Amino acid sequence: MARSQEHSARPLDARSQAVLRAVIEEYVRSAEPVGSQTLVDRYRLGVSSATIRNVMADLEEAGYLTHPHTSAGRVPTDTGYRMYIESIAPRINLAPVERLMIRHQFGQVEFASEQWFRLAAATIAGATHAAGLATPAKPRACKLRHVDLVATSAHTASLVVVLAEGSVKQELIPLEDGYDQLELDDIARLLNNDFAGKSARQVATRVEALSGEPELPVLMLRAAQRIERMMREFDAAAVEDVFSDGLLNVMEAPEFSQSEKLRRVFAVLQNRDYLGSLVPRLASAQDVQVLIGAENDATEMQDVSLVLATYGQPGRAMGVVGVLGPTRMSYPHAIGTVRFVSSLMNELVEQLYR
Amino acid sequence: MARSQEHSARPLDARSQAVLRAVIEEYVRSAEPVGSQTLVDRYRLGVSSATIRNVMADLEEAGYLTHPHTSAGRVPTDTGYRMYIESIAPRINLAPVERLMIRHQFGQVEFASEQWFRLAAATIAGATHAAGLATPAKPRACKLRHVDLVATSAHTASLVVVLAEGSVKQELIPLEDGYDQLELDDIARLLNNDFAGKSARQVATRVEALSGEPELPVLMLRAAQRIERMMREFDAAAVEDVFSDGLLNVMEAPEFSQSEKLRRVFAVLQNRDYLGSLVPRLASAQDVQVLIGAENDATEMQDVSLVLATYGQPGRAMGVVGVLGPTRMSYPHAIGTVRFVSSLMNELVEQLYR
DNA sequence: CTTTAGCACTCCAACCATGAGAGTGCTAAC
DNA sequence: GTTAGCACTCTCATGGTTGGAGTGCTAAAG
Repeated sequence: MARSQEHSARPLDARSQAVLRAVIEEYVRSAEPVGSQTLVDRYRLGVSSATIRNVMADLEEAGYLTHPHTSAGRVPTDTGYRMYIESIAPRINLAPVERLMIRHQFGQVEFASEQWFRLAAATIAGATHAAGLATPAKPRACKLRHVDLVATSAHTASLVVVLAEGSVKQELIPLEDGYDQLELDDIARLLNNDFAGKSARQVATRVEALSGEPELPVLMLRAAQRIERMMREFDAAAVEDVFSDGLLNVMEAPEFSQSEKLRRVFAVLQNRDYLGSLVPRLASAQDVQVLIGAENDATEMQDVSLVLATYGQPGRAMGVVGVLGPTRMSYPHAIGTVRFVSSLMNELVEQLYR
Repeated sequence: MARSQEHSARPLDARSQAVLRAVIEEYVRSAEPVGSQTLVDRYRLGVSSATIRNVMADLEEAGYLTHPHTSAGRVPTDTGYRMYIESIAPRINLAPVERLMIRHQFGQVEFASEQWFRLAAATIAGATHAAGLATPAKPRACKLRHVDLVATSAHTASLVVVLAEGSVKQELIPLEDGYDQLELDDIARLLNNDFAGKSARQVATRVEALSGEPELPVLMLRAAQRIERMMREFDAAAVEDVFSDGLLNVMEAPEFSQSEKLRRVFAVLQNRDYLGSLVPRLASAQDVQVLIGAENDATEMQDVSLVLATYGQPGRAMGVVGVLGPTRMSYPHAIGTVRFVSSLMNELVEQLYR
């Protein structure tokens, strides 16, 4: 939750806090600037609208609220949202009903580990009515577990590489002159003996050594080089994939009805690098992180917020789950959901490494 | 290209055809209703605007054009587009420069067969400035090629299933009491001996037989059941995945500036079943198929057109590539691109089965 | 019989003025 | 410190007006 904060050094008195909170909650509900009278009508603040106006003027002075124009109600600023979130974050816990529903969804696909992160994104999208994001848990540095060479036709074979953390990669490899499956098995056995348990770097040095030997079957060297490249690419990829679900939910928000803003947001999501680049930044964080509007350094993201958390085991394999929604989103709910889903994902990963 | 047609039994005379064509090309360019004067100015039709007006009135009568309102220019109807497409389709061929560029892109990832269809979608999106669609080539009925059991931790193993057509599936499987890798290898060997080359159905009957035998290791039966389920699910899935790229291109079209229509289109794409359901419909077609606006039975798709073609080998493995764009799209270009990309994909698949 | 010039007509889109309503900030009283 | 009251500001919806684009028709020309 911690994120350095230039503005709000001075804490607010209880009433200002209550008003800020009421403004935000009302604005999240209605998507329209909030006037003093509305607050008096709907929230038990115990003072008149004139007093509220004074308080709101102070909050605006302090940078927590703004005016779209003189005779309109107040709208929270990014700083306002942050203050609000920090004041409530520790107390957030998802309602038991929701926990149950989410846990139930996770019960379904216990074993297809490749699907976990998709499920996480879908669940989050469903629970928060915003877009759910998730990346698979990417191992820090992969180790080779097992290699397989399977003939798929007379002139091609499938090279299957199983990495220690459960990922599987596969490529086609052309066969020059009719190898049969038995020969392929031999080569696979040799490769396994030589490479199993090795990291990308270790494989690379080993391949170097091999390429000197003249007696080696061509195919063996070719396959070894492929394996080396696959592992190197796997390690190099910042994040293998960012899966998102429920983008439609975001499109439905009234602030995106003029498609210009929406388009910008999509542009960022389409280009997966941006979200990938967040993972290292999050790695050190303990709890859920919230990035509000302009706090995201990408200008395209100024109108949306991210609620993110890591999962997995530090130093072994880490992934990210989160919510992308309009800045005007229900943060308590989003934070609660993300926190809970990340804890579920933790359990799953732990089960994998136990 | 063939698609039954209620309206246009009677062929148009040359001049009407030329006018229809000019209206469509101008409308595709400008996105605005086309007036008679504009046509005279920009297209060498050799007659005055009054004559054009008469011709357009006839075309409207015949159902190929409409009016947004009395004093506006003409806009093509879906029927108009179809007439146009059918008159030009046979002559469409992609410019050599474009062929070269596309072929170049395909040269890059020759071997990662899992990525082919993504590349196809990306290429189509780039070439047409619309959204590219592609599904992987899905075998009609899969056969088991090879099974692998790899321990990933003390209590879990990774079950890797390689199918005959090059797909790889992977699942986690819990290990009750400390199997070591050698025992896993034994079980995998047994499974391979028993199941290799078998279809989902054959595997199922074999599993049934096995479940009677009392001496069998628990893990072996468990794995066998999993394999059976994975293969059954693979066969049952109408289409494994529909990958789309370049949705942003579609968002940029002016007709989608009010986000309502756009949202509807997205809703369909998000829900992959719709596109999947098109595959069987296409299977019988020889050439590129064009589905224009309301010809799509989904009401959400009324404002967009699909240009689709199959690739692969009938009876073995078929997939679909295509374009999704506004009804007002450049059909010659789209058809040319899709036709060419599908032929490239054919080459790739053939290479795989050769 | 076909083409074209001319013209009246239609309808949209943009512009402006107007007024109601929402909400503020300020002042003075409590 | 709080509140009632009030003047003030700004937006938004409404309605009337105008200019222009483009049509359909008619009558003349080819």
